[in-house]
Amino acid sequence: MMSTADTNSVPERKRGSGVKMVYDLLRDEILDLVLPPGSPIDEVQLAERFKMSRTPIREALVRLAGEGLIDTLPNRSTMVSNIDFLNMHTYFDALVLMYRVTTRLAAEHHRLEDLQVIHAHQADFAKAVEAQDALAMIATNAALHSAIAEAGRNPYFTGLFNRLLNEGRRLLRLYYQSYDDRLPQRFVDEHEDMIKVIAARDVEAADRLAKEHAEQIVDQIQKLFKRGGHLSIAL
Amino acid sequence: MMSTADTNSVPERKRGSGVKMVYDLLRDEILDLVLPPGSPIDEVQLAERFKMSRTPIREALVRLAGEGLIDTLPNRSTMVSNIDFLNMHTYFDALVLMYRVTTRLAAEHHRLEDLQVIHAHQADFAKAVEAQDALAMIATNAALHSAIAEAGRNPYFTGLFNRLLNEGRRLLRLYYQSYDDRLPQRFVDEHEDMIKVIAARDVEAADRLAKEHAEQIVDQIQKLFKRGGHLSIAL
DNA sequence: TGAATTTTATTTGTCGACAAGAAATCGACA
DNA sequence: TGTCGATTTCTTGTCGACAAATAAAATTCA
Repeated sequence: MMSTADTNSVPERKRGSGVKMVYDLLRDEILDLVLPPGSPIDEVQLAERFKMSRTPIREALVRLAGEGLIDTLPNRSTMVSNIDFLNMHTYFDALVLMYRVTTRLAAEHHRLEDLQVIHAHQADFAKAVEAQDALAMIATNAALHSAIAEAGRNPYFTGLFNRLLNEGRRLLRLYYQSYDDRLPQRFVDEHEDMIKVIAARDVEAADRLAKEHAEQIVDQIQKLFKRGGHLSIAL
Repeated sequence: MMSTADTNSVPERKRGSGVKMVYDLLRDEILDLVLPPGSPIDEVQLAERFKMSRTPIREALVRLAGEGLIDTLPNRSTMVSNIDFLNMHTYFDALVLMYRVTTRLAAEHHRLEDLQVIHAHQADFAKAVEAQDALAMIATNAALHSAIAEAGRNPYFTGLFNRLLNEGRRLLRLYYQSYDDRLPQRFVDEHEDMIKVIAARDVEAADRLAKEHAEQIVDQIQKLFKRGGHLSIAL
Protein backbone atom coordinates (compact mmCIF):
# COMPACT_ATOMS: atom_id res chain seq x y z
CA MET A 1 0.00 0.00 0.00
CA MET A 2 2.74 2.38 -0.76
CA SER A 3 2.21 3.25 -4.33
CA THR A 4 -0.62 5.42 -3.13
CA ALA A 5 1.95 7.83 -1.81
CA ASP A 6 2.05 9.83 -5.02
CA THR A 7 -1.63 9.23 -5.68
CA ASN A 8 -2.02 11.35 -2.62
CA SER A 9 -1.90 14.30 -4.94
CA VAL A 10 -5.67 14.18 -5.22
CA PRO A 11 -6.54 17.50 -6.75
CA GLU A 12 -9.16 18.20 -4.09
CA ARG A 13 -11.01 20.37 -6.58
CA LYS A 14 -13.86 22.55 -5.54
CA ARG A 15 -17.34 21.67 -6.54
CA GLY A 16 -18.09 23.59 -9.69
CA SER A 17 -14.56 24.04 -10.93
CA GLY A 18 -14.10 20.77 -12.76
CA VAL A 19 -16.00 21.64 -15.90
CA LYS A 20 -14.39 25.04 -16.24
CA MET A 21 -10.96 23.51 -15.90
CA VAL A 22 -11.62 20.90 -18.56
CA TYR A 23 -13.36 23.39 -20.80
CA ASP A 24 -10.58 25.96 -20.59
CA LEU A 25 -7.85 23.45 -21.11
CA LEU A 26 -9.46 21.67 -24.03
CA ARG A 27 -10.34 24.99 -25.60
CA ASP A 28 -6.78 26.19 -25.36
CA GLU A 29 -5.40 22.95 -26.67
CA ILE A 30 -7.74 23.11 -29.63
CA LEU A 31 -7.13 26.77 -30.41
CA ASP A 32 -3.37 26.39 -30.06
CA LEU A 33 -3.46 23.38 -32.34
CA VAL A 34 -2.05 21.11 -29.68
CA LEU A 35 -5.11 19.10 -30.63
CA PRO A 36 -5.18 19.48 -34.41
CA PRO A 37 -8.45 19.27 -36.34
CA GLY A 38 -9.70 15.72 -36.50
CA SER A 39 -8.19 14.63 -33.22
CA PRO A 40 -10.49 12.21 -31.47
CA ILE A 41 -11.89 13.27 -28.12
CA ASP A 42 -12.38 10.37 -25.78
CA GLU A 43 -14.56 10.96 -22.76
CA VAL A 44 -13.23 8.07 -20.75
CA GLN A 45 -9.66 9.05 -21.43
CA LEU A 46 -10.33 12.61 -20.31
CA ALA A 47 -12.14 11.33 -17.26
CA GLU A 48 -9.09 9.34 -16.27
CA ARG A 49 -6.73 12.17 -17.07
CA PHE A 50 -8.59 14.62 -14.86
CA LYS A 51 -9.57 12.03 -12.30
CA MET A 52 -13.22 12.84 -12.44
CA SER A 53 -16.43 11.29 -13.68
CA ARG A 54 -17.59 11.48 -17.26
CA THR A 55 -20.42 13.81 -16.34
CA PRO A 56 -18.45 17.05 -15.96
CA ILE A 57 -16.33 16.11 -18.96
CA ARG A 58 -19.49 15.75 -20.94
CA GLU A 59 -20.74 19.15 -19.91
CA ALA A 60 -17.51 20.75 -21.06
CA LEU A 61 -17.80 18.95 -24.37
CA VAL A 62 -21.36 20.14 -24.87
CA ARG A 63 -20.18 23.69 -24.42
CA LEU A 64 -17.31 23.26 -26.84
CA ALA A 65 -19.70 21.76 -29.36
CA GLY A 66 -21.94 24.80 -28.88
CA GLU A 67 -19.08 26.98 -29.98
CA GLY A 68 -18.32 24.76 -32.92
CA LEU A 69 -14.90 23.74 -31.69
CA ILE A 70 -15.72 20.05 -31.70
CA ASP A 71 -18.06 17.94 -33.81
CA THR A 72 -20.15 15.19 -32.32
CA LEU A 73 -21.21 12.17 -34.31
CA PRO A 74 -24.31 10.83 -32.53
CA ASN A 75 -23.64 7.59 -30.70
CA ARG A 76 -20.29 7.37 -32.29
CA SER A 77 -17.48 9.77 -31.62
CA THR A 78 -16.48 13.36 -31.14
CA MET A 79 -13.48 15.06 -32.64
CA VAL A 80 -11.91 18.45 -33.03
CA SER A 81 -13.70 20.29 -35.79
CA ASN A 82 -11.99 21.09 -39.03
CA ILE A 83 -10.77 24.45 -40.14
CA ASP A 84 -12.84 25.35 -43.13
CA PHE A 85 -10.27 26.41 -45.66
CA LEU A 86 -12.67 26.46 -48.54
CA ASN A 87 -14.96 29.13 -47.16
CA MET A 88 -12.14 31.02 -45.60
CA HIS A 89 -12.87 34.20 -47.50
CA THR A 90 -16.25 34.34 -45.83
CA TYR A 91 -14.51 34.31 -42.52
CA PHE A 92 -12.30 37.17 -43.54
CA ASP A 93 -15.25 39.17 -44.80
CA ALA A 94 -16.79 38.84 -41.38
CA LEU A 95 -13.55 39.62 -39.62
CA VAL A 96 -12.91 42.77 -41.64
CA LEU A 97 -16.39 44.04 -40.94
CA MET A 98 -16.07 43.40 -37.24
CA TYR A 99 -12.68 45.07 -37.11
CA ARG A 100 -14.20 48.12 -38.70
CA VAL A 101 -17.34 48.26 -36.64
CA THR A 102 -15.68 47.69 -33.29
CA THR A 103 -12.92 50.20 -33.95
CA ARG A 104 -15.42 52.74 -35.17
CA LEU A 105 -17.58 52.29 -32.10
CA ALA A 106 -14.55 52.55 -29.88
CA ALA A 107 -13.78 55.94 -31.39
CA GLU A 108 -17.34 56.96 -30.65
CA HIS A 109 -17.94 55.60 -27.19
CA HIS A 110 -14.66 55.00 -25.43
CA ARG A 111 -13.98 56.46 -22.01
CA LEU A 112 -10.70 57.52 -20.54
CA GLU A 113 -10.14 54.36 -18.59
CA ASP A 114 -10.55 52.30 -21.76
CA LEU A 115 -7.55 53.96 -23.34
CA GLN A 116 -5.32 52.91 -20.48
CA VAL A 117 -6.37 49.31 -20.88
CA ILE A 118 -5.88 49.51 -24.62
CA HIS A 119 -2.43 51.03 -24.24
CA ALA A 120 -1.46 48.31 -21.84
CA HIS A 121 -2.47 45.62 -24.29
CA GLN A 122 -0.64 47.40 -27.07
CA ALA A 123 2.49 47.44 -24.94
CA ASP A 124 2.11 43.73 -24.35
CA PHE A 125 1.78 43.14 -28.05
CA ALA A 126 4.85 45.22 -28.83
CA LYS A 127 6.75 43.27 -26.24
CA ALA A 128 5.65 39.96 -27.77
CA VAL A 129 6.73 41.16 -31.20
CA GLU A 130 10.09 42.22 -29.90
CA ALA A 131 10.53 38.87 -28.21
CA GLN A 132 9.44 37.16 -31.43
CA ASP A 133 7.05 35.02 -29.43
CA ALA A 134 4.38 33.94 -31.90
CA LEU A 135 2.00 32.52 -29.35
CA ALA A 136 2.20 35.65 -27.24
CA MET A 137 1.58 37.77 -30.31
CA ILE A 138 -1.63 35.94 -31.02
CA ALA A 139 -2.85 36.26 -27.49
CA THR A 140 -1.94 39.90 -27.02
CA ASN A 141 -3.20 40.91 -30.45
CA ALA A 142 -6.55 39.29 -29.72
CA ALA A 143 -6.61 40.91 -26.30
CA LEU A 144 -5.90 44.30 -27.80
CA HIS A 145 -8.65 44.13 -30.37
CA SER A 146 -10.98 42.67 -27.81
CA ALA A 147 -10.25 45.62 -25.54
CA ILE A 148 -10.94 48.02 -28.39
CA ALA A 149 -14.23 46.25 -28.98
CA GLU A 150 -15.09 46.53 -25.30
CA ALA A 151 -14.51 50.26 -25.49
CA GLY A 152 -17.17 50.38 -28.19
CA ARG A 153 -19.67 49.38 -25.54
CA ASN A 154 -21.84 47.15 -27.61
CA PRO A 155 -22.02 43.73 -25.97
CA TYR A 156 -23.55 42.13 -29.05
CA PHE A 157 -20.64 43.20 -31.20
CA THR A 158 -18.03 42.33 -28.64
CA GLY A 159 -19.55 38.91 -28.13
CA LEU A 160 -19.74 38.40 -31.84
CA PHE A 161 -16.24 39.64 -32.38
CA ASN A 162 -14.68 37.56 -29.65
CA ARG A 163 -16.39 34.54 -31.04
CA LEU A 164 -14.94 35.33 -34.42
CA LEU A 165 -11.48 35.88 -33.02
CA ASN A 166 -11.67 32.50 -31.34
CA GLU A 167 -12.92 30.73 -34.40
CA GLY A 168 -10.06 32.26 -36.30
CA ARG A 169 -7.44 31.78 -33.67
CA ARG A 170 -6.33 28.56 -35.20
CA LEU A 171 -5.93 30.23 -38.56
CA LEU A 172 -4.12 33.19 -37.08
CA ARG A 173 -1.79 30.78 -35.39
CA LEU A 174 -0.71 29.43 -38.73
CA TYR A 175 -0.21 32.93 -39.94
CA TYR A 176 1.94 34.09 -37.09
CA GLN A 177 3.93 30.92 -37.19
CA SER A 178 5.04 31.54 -40.74
CA TYR A 179 5.80 35.24 -40.52
CA ASP A 180 7.11 34.82 -37.08
CA ASP A 181 9.42 37.78 -36.80
CA ARG A 182 9.72 40.51 -39.38
CA LEU A 183 6.29 41.63 -40.47
CA PRO A 184 4.54 42.02 -37.12
CA GLN A 185 6.47 45.20 -36.43
CA ARG A 186 4.23 46.83 -38.98
CA PHE A 187 1.25 45.80 -36.89
CA VAL A 188 2.67 47.60 -33.92
CA ASP A 189 2.74 50.80 -35.91
CA GLU A 190 -0.71 50.25 -37.34
CA HIS A 191 -2.07 49.59 -33.90
CA GLU A 192 -0.44 52.77 -32.70
CA ASP A 193 -2.17 54.75 -35.42
CA MET A 194 -5.52 53.15 -34.70
CA ILE A 195 -5.28 53.95 -31.03
CA LYS A 196 -4.42 57.54 -31.84
CA VAL A 197 -7.51 58.14 -33.97
CA ILE A 198 -9.67 56.34 -31.43
CA ALA A 199 -8.41 58.66 -28.74
CA ALA A 200 -9.06 61.60 -31.04
CA ARG A 201 -12.60 60.31 -31.59
CA ASP A 202 -12.07 60.47 -35.32
CA VAL A 203 -14.68 57.94 -36.33
CA GLU A 204 -14.07 57.94 -40.05
CA ALA A 205 -10.33 57.62 -39.68
CA ALA A 206 -10.81 54.77 -37.23
CA ASP A 207 -13.03 53.00 -39.71
CA ARG A 208 -10.53 53.49 -42.50
CA LEU A 209 -7.51 52.37 -40.51
CA ALA A 210 -9.32 49.32 -39.19
CA LYS A 211 -10.31 48.40 -42.71
CA GLU A 212 -6.76 48.77 -43.98
CA HIS A 213 -5.35 46.91 -41.02
CA ALA A 214 -7.74 44.04 -41.47
CA GLU A 215 -7.31 43.85 -45.21
CA GLN A 216 -3.57 43.86 -44.86
CA ILE A 217 -3.80 40.84 -42.61
CA VAL A 218 -6.12 39.11 -45.03
CA ASP A 219 -3.78 39.84 -47.91
CA GLN A 220 -0.84 38.40 -46.06
CA ILE A 221 -2.67 35.23 -45.16
CA GLN A 222 -3.92 34.72 -48.68
CA LYS A 223 -0.46 35.27 -50.04
CA LEU A 224 0.68 32.64 -47.59
CA PHE A 225 -1.84 30.21 -48.98
CA LYS A 226 -0.84 30.85 -52.53
CA ARG A 227 2.80 30.28 -51.77
CA GLY A 228 2.42 27.28 -49.57
CA GLY A 229 -0.29 25.72 -51.68
CA HIS A 230 -1.59 23.89 -48.71
CA LEU A 231 -0.72 23.73 -45.09
CA SER A 232 1.04 21.28 -42.90
CA ILE A 233 -2.03 20.52 -40.92
CA ALA A 234 -4.00 17.35 -40.97
CA LEU A 235 -7.43 18.13 -42.30
CA MET B 1 -46.83 -10.08 -16.11
CA MET B 2 -49.46 -7.92 -17.75
CA SER B 3 -49.87 -5.03 -15.36
CA THR B 4 -47.33 -3.46 -17.61
CA ALA B 5 -50.20 -2.99 -20.01
CA ASP B 6 -50.85 0.63 -19.06
CA THR B 7 -47.22 1.26 -18.28
CA ASN B 8 -46.94 0.49 -21.92
CA SER B 9 -47.55 4.16 -22.58
CA VAL B 10 -43.86 4.72 -22.09
CA PRO B 11 -42.88 7.36 -24.63
CA GLU B 12 -40.41 4.92 -26.12
CA ARG B 13 -38.18 7.80 -27.14
CA LYS B 14 -35.20 7.09 -29.21
CA ARG B 15 -31.79 7.33 -27.68
CA GLY B 16 -30.48 10.75 -28.58
CA SER B 17 -33.80 12.51 -29.02
CA GLY B 18 -34.50 13.45 -25.44
CA VAL B 19 -32.18 16.43 -25.18
CA LYS B 20 -33.26 17.85 -28.49
CA MET B 21 -36.90 17.60 -27.50
CA VAL B 22 -36.34 19.38 -24.21
CA TYR B 23 -34.02 21.93 -25.77
CA ASP B 24 -36.41 22.79 -28.58
CA LEU B 25 -39.41 23.03 -26.32
CA LEU B 26 -37.76 25.13 -23.65
CA ARG B 27 -36.25 27.36 -26.29
CA ASP B 28 -39.61 27.97 -27.91
CA GLU B 29 -41.30 28.57 -24.58
CA ILE B 30 -38.65 31.11 -23.64
CA LEU B 31 -38.63 32.90 -26.97
CA ASP B 32 -42.43 33.00 -27.13
CA LEU B 33 -42.52 34.37 -23.60
CA VAL B 34 -44.54 31.43 -22.35
CA LEU B 35 -41.72 31.36 -19.83
CA PRO B 36 -41.19 35.07 -19.12
CA PRO B 37 -37.80 36.38 -18.02
CA GLY B 38 -37.04 35.42 -14.47
CA SER B 39 -39.04 32.21 -14.51
CA PRO B 40 -37.31 29.56 -12.45
CA ILE B 41 -36.14 26.45 -14.25
CA ASP B 42 -36.35 23.38 -12.08
CA GLU B 43 -34.40 20.36 -13.24
CA VAL B 44 -36.32 17.76 -11.27
CA GLN B 45 -39.62 19.23 -12.34
CA LEU B 46 -38.59 19.01 -15.97
CA ALA B 47 -37.29 15.51 -15.40
CA GLU B 48 -40.69 14.45 -14.10
CA ARG B 49 -42.52 16.29 -16.83
CA PHE B 50 -40.57 14.58 -19.58
CA LYS B 51 -40.22 11.32 -17.72
CA MET B 52 -36.51 11.18 -18.05
CA SER B 53 -33.43 11.50 -15.90
CA ARG B 54 -31.91 14.82 -14.97
CA THR B 55 -28.88 14.16 -17.14
CA PRO B 56 -30.40 14.93 -20.55
CA ILE B 57 -32.32 17.84 -19.03
CA ARG B 58 -29.06 19.20 -17.78
CA GLU B 59 -27.45 18.93 -21.19
CA ALA B 60 -30.29 20.90 -22.74
CA LEU B 61 -29.90 23.56 -20.07
CA VAL B 62 -26.18 23.84 -20.68
CA ARG B 63 -26.90 24.50 -24.32
CA LEU B 64 -29.51 27.10 -23.55
CA ALA B 65 -27.11 28.78 -21.16
CA GLY B 66 -24.53 28.80 -23.93
CA GLU B 67 -26.93 30.84 -26.04
CA GLY B 68 -27.67 33.17 -23.18
CA LEU B 69 -31.31 32.21 -22.92
CA ILE B 70 -31.02 31.13 -19.30
CA ASP B 71 -28.80 32.26 -16.46
CA THR B 72 -27.27 29.81 -14.04
CA LEU B 73 -26.43 30.78 -10.49
CA PRO B 74 -23.76 28.30 -9.40
CA ASN B 75 -25.03 25.81 -6.90
CA ARG B 76 -28.23 27.70 -6.58
CA SER B 77 -30.76 28.10 -9.34
CA THR B 78 -31.27 28.70 -13.00
CA MET B 79 -33.83 31.02 -14.52
CA VAL B 80 -34.88 32.51 -17.81
CA SER B 81 -32.54 35.38 -18.59
CA ASN B 82 -33.75 38.93 -18.63
CA ILE B 83 -34.35 41.06 -21.65
CA ASP B 84 -31.84 43.83 -21.43
CA PHE B 85 -33.94 46.92 -21.95
CA LEU B 86 -31.21 49.29 -20.92
CA ASN B 87 -28.74 48.38 -23.62
CA MET B 88 -31.43 47.81 -26.17
CA HIS B 89 -30.05 50.38 -28.57
CA THR B 90 -26.88 48.35 -28.79
CA TYR B 91 -28.95 45.42 -29.89
CA PHE B 92 -30.60 47.48 -32.56
CA ASP B 93 -27.29 48.79 -33.80
CA ALA B 94 -26.18 45.23 -34.28
CA LEU B 95 -29.46 44.21 -35.88
CA VAL B 96 -29.42 47.07 -38.38
CA LEU B 97 -25.88 46.25 -39.42
CA MET B 98 -26.68 42.59 -39.88
CA TYR B 99 -29.80 43.39 -41.87
CA ARG B 100 -27.70 45.50 -44.17
CA VAL B 101 -24.81 43.13 -44.55
CA THR B 102 -26.88 40.01 -45.12
CA THR B 103 -29.15 41.71 -47.63
CA ARG B 104 -26.21 43.19 -49.44
CA LEU B 105 -24.47 39.85 -49.64
CA ALA B 106 -27.67 38.23 -50.84
CA ALA B 107 -27.77 40.68 -53.73
CA GLU B 108 -24.21 39.75 -54.54
CA HIS B 109 -24.17 36.01 -54.16
CA HIS B 110 -27.66 34.60 -54.40
CA ARG B 111 -28.48 31.82 -56.84
CA LEU B 112 -31.72 31.17 -58.62
CA GLU B 113 -32.92 28.55 -56.21
CA ASP B 114 -32.49 30.96 -53.32
CA LEU B 115 -35.03 33.33 -54.77
CA GLN B 116 -37.69 30.65 -54.82
CA VAL B 117 -37.12 29.92 -51.16
CA ILE B 118 -37.18 33.61 -50.34
CA HIS B 119 -40.37 34.14 -52.27
CA ALA B 120 -41.99 31.25 -50.47
CA HIS B 121 -41.12 32.75 -47.09
CA GLN B 122 -42.36 36.13 -48.21
CA ALA B 123 -45.66 34.55 -49.20
CA ASP B 124 -45.87 32.93 -45.78
CA PHE B 125 -45.24 36.25 -44.14
CA ALA B 126 -47.90 37.98 -46.22
CA LYS B 127 -50.31 35.25 -45.29
CA ALA B 128 -49.56 35.67 -41.61
CA VAL B 129 -50.08 39.41 -41.89
CA GLU B 130 -53.37 38.91 -43.63
CA ALA B 131 -54.46 36.48 -40.95
CA GLN B 132 -53.28 38.95 -38.29
CA ASP B 133 -51.45 36.14 -36.58
CA ALA B 134 -48.71 37.84 -34.57
CA LEU B 135 -46.83 34.68 -33.69
CA ALA B 136 -46.82 33.53 -37.28
CA MET B 137 -45.59 36.95 -38.36
CA ILE B 138 -42.60 36.70 -36.07
CA ALA B 139 -41.74 33.24 -37.23
CA THR B 140 -42.18 33.90 -40.93
CA ASN B 141 -40.41 37.25 -40.81
CA ALA B 142 -37.43 35.66 -39.10
CA ALA B 143 -37.50 32.81 -41.60
CA LEU B 144 -37.56 35.26 -44.49
CA HIS B 145 -34.61 37.28 -43.29
CA SER B 146 -32.79 34.12 -42.38
CA ALA B 147 -33.32 32.83 -45.92
CA ILE B 148 -32.00 36.10 -47.31
CA ALA B 149 -28.96 35.73 -45.11
CA GLU B 150 -28.46 32.17 -46.35
CA ALA B 151 -28.49 33.43 -49.90
CA GLY B 152 -25.56 35.67 -48.96
CA ARG B 153 -23.53 32.51 -48.48
CA ASN B 154 -21.48 33.61 -45.53
CA PRO B 155 -21.99 31.09 -42.74
CA TYR B 156 -20.39 33.39 -40.17
CA PHE B 157 -22.86 36.14 -40.89
CA THR B 158 -25.83 33.82 -41.05
CA GLY B 159 -24.88 32.22 -37.77
CA LEU B 160 -24.36 35.59 -36.21
CA PHE B 161 -27.57 36.93 -37.64
CA ASN B 162 -29.69 33.99 -36.60
CA ARG B 163 -28.29 34.28 -33.14
CA LEU B 164 -29.24 37.91 -33.09
CA LEU B 165 -32.71 37.21 -34.40
CA ASN B 166 -33.20 34.68 -31.64
CA GLU B 167 -31.93 36.95 -28.93
CA GLY B 168 -34.31 39.60 -30.19
CA ARG B 169 -37.24 37.33 -30.79
CA ARG B 170 -38.65 38.10 -27.39
CA LEU B 171 -38.45 41.81 -28.08
CA LEU B 172 -39.96 41.42 -31.51
CA ARG B 173 -42.78 39.52 -29.97
CA LEU B 174 -43.67 42.48 -27.84
CA TYR B 175 -43.54 44.64 -30.88
CA TYR B 176 -45.79 42.54 -33.02
CA GLN B 177 -48.20 42.07 -30.20
CA SER B 178 -48.82 45.77 -29.86
CA TYR B 179 -49.09 46.67 -33.53
CA ASP B 180 -50.78 43.45 -34.25
CA ASP B 181 -52.65 44.25 -37.42
CA ARG B 182 -52.27 47.50 -39.36
CA LEU B 183 -48.61 48.31 -39.69
CA PRO B 184 -47.20 44.97 -40.81
CA GLN B 185 -48.72 45.45 -44.25
CA ARG B 186 -46.01 48.00 -44.84
CA PHE B 187 -43.45 45.31 -44.11
CA VAL B 188 -44.88 43.15 -46.82
CA ASP B 189 -44.28 45.92 -49.33
CA GLU B 190 -40.82 46.66 -48.02
CA HIS B 191 -39.93 43.01 -48.20
CA GLU B 192 -41.21 42.93 -51.75
CA ASP B 193 -38.93 45.80 -52.70
CA MET B 194 -35.96 44.23 -51.00
CA ILE B 195 -36.45 40.97 -52.83
CA LYS B 196 -36.71 42.82 -56.12
CA VAL B 197 -33.37 44.57 -55.76
CA ILE B 198 -31.76 41.38 -54.54
CA ALA B 199 -32.96 39.59 -57.64
CA ALA B 200 -31.65 42.49 -59.74
CA ARG B 201 -28.30 42.18 -57.97
CA ASP B 202 -28.42 45.86 -57.13
CA VAL B 203 -26.08 45.77 -54.16
CA GLU B 204 -26.30 49.41 -53.18
CA ALA B 205 -30.07 49.49 -53.36
CA ALA B 206 -30.23 46.34 -51.28
CA ASP B 207 -28.05 47.92 -48.66
CA ARG B 208 -30.16 51.06 -48.62
CA LEU B 209 -33.50 49.30 -48.44
CA ALA B 210 -32.29 46.97 -45.70
CA LYS B 211 -31.08 49.95 -43.72
CA GLU B 212 -34.37 51.76 -44.11
CA HIS B 213 -36.32 48.64 -43.30
CA ALA B 214 -34.33 47.97 -40.18
CA GLU B 215 -34.40 51.53 -38.99
CA GLN B 216 -38.10 51.74 -39.51
CA ILE B 217 -38.56 48.76 -37.24
CA VAL B 218 -36.27 50.28 -34.66
CA ASP B 219 -38.17 53.55 -34.81
CA GLN B 220 -41.46 51.81 -34.26
CA ILE B 221 -40.21 49.86 -31.30
CA GLN B 222 -38.68 52.90 -29.69
CA LYS B 223 -41.90 54.83 -30.20
CA LEU B 224 -43.63 51.96 -28.50
CA PHE B 225 -41.33 52.26 -25.55
CA LYS B 226 -41.87 55.97 -25.22
CA ARG B 227 -45.63 55.59 -25.29
CA GLY B 228 -45.87 52.63 -23.01
CA GLY B 229 -43.16 53.82 -20.69
CA HIS B 230 -42.50 50.30 -19.65
CA LEU B 231 -43.77 46.94 -20.64
CA SER B 232 -46.13 44.46 -19.14
CA ILE B 233 -43.46 41.91 -18.64
CA ALA B 234 -42.01 40.77 -15.42
CA LEU B 235 -38.37 41.72 -15.40
C1' DT C 1 -37.34 41.35 21.10
C1' DG C 2 -33.57 40.93 18.04
C1' DA C 3 -29.33 39.24 16.33
C1' DA C 4 -26.18 35.51 15.81
C1' DT C 5 -25.72 30.61 15.20
C1' DT C 6 -27.03 26.01 14.49
C1' DT C 7 -30.09 22.96 12.00
C1' DT C 8 -32.86 21.56 8.34
C1' DA C 9 -34.26 21.50 3.58
C1' DT C 10 -33.84 22.03 -1.11
C1' DT C 11 -31.25 22.17 -5.28
C1' DT C 12 -27.27 21.47 -7.74
C1' DG C 13 -22.86 18.91 -9.06
C1' DT C 14 -20.75 14.48 -9.32
C1' DC C 15 -20.37 9.64 -9.40
C1' DG C 16 -20.51 4.67 -10.85
C1' DA C 17 -23.13 1.55 -13.42
C1' DC C 18 -26.00 -0.08 -17.04
C1' DA C 19 -28.11 -0.18 -21.69
C1' DA C 20 -28.41 1.16 -26.57
C1' DG C 21 -26.12 1.98 -31.14
C1' DA C 22 -22.79 1.54 -34.40
C1' DA C 23 -18.48 -0.10 -36.14
C1' DA C 24 -15.31 -3.92 -36.20
C1' DT C 25 -14.54 -8.73 -35.93
C1' DC C 26 -15.56 -13.26 -36.74
C1' DG C 27 -17.81 -17.06 -38.97
C1' DA C 28 -20.81 -19.53 -42.14
C1' DC C 29 -22.03 -20.39 -46.62
C1' DA C 30 -21.87 -19.96 -51.61
C1' DT D 1 -12.23 -16.66 -51.78
C1' DG D 2 -15.73 -13.34 -51.29
C1' DT D 3 -19.99 -11.82 -49.35
C1' DC D 4 -23.49 -11.69 -46.14
C1' DG D 5 -24.94 -12.19 -41.45
C1' DA D 6 -24.22 -12.82 -36.47
C1' DT D 7 -21.42 -11.56 -32.64
C1' DT D 8 -18.36 -8.98 -30.16
C1' DT D 9 -16.49 -4.68 -28.72
C1' DC D 10 -16.26 -0.09 -27.81
C1' DT D 11 -18.30 4.41 -27.15
C1' DT D 12 -21.98 7.07 -26.00
C1' DG D 13 -26.53 8.22 -23.73
C1' DT D 14 -29.23 7.60 -19.67
C1' DC D 15 -30.26 6.45 -15.08
C1' DG D 16 -30.66 6.50 -9.93
C1' DA D 17 -28.23 7.76 -5.94
C1' DC D 18 -25.18 10.39 -3.10
C1' DA D 19 -22.52 14.57 -1.56
C1' DA D 20 -21.68 19.46 -1.43
C1' DA D 21 -23.35 24.14 -1.25
C1' DT D 22 -26.55 27.43 -0.25
C1' DA D 23 -30.85 29.47 1.46
C1' DA D 24 -34.45 29.12 4.78
C1' DA D 25 -35.97 27.83 9.29
C1' DA D 26 -35.34 27.05 13.93
C1' DT D 27 -32.96 27.79 18.12
C1' DT D 28 -30.14 30.03 21.41
C1' DC D 29 -28.46 33.85 23.83
C1' DA D 30 -28.04 38.74 25.08
